[in-house]
Amino acid sequence: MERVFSIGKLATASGSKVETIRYYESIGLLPEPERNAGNQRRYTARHYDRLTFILHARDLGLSTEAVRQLIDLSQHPDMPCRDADEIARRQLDDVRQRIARLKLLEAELERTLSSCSHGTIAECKVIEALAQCGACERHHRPPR
Amino acid sequence: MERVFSIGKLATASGSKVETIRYYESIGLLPEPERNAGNQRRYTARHYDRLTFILHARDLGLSTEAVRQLIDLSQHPDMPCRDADEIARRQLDDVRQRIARLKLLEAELERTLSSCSHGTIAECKVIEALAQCGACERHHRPPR
DNA sequence: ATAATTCCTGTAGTCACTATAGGTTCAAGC
DNA sequence: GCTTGAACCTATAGTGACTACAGGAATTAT
Repeated sequence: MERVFSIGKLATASGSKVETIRYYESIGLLPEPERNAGNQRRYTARHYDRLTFILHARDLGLSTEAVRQLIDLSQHPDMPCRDADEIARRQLDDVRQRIARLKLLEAELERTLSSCSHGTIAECKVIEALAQCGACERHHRPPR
Repeated sequence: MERVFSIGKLATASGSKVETIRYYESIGLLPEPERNAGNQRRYTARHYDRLTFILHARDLGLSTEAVRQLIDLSQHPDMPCRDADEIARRQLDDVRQRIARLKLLEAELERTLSSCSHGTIAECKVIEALAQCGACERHHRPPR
């Protein structure tokens, strides 16, 4: 007598949304659940576990593709875990790069804002700063 | 006689792509340029300036909508610059939140990886960590 | 029994591009 | 002047990861 529950309950229990759950099913991340007599989805604890796995991985910034790989891996329990490790490691590199980049942006925005003269738009440093180059990394040159 | 140049030159000069330039025109961020006899776009320095403005703002993480607002603002030079300032300030808040969030993820991924036993998938801490809660902020409860 | 809520499918919309197809125009070399 | 290849044109579809809607059917609450 396994406890089953509706898609709405699964959504609130997991902190996600009904539409998101159906979406994960549609792209094959969540297995299709049983249906009741009225064609409504009935989920079990296994679905809940799989869903929280997906949600946690997504929260950590993994793509659905990476999640799919991890799920595939986890279904071959006797493989070496190097592959799963590798996925997490790549993700960590990525997160660190995003942090570094955002810190540059933060500094640039701070600089931009601190120089705001609170005059009119014509002398607004925010717009000026964006029109010029500042600490920009984009490799471009004015067309002379 | 104003120097004019093709979409390809504008792309390389600005460090963007031909398709992106046409896209910005299509959503009304870049004004429609003149065309030559053969219907090809001919750009001037003013287009280059506008484009770098857009690209810098996008690099800083502003949405195209925010860029649109800034452009609108810059066309009313006698308005107070408070509005432009406000847009940049909101963006700074946002950047700081993203940094804070990513740092949590970084710590979580580090924790996850440092405990990897390099055994088989069955005992892989990466997958285990994602299946459980850890430092997760998602407010959910298992369905008992 | 009726009303309100939840569920169903299918489709379209979002954001900010990117890619493709099928054609036209331009620029360089001969 | 001609040919060839690169660059350009429009229009449409695809991406990722959902979100929103329309129009119904089922369930739950009163």
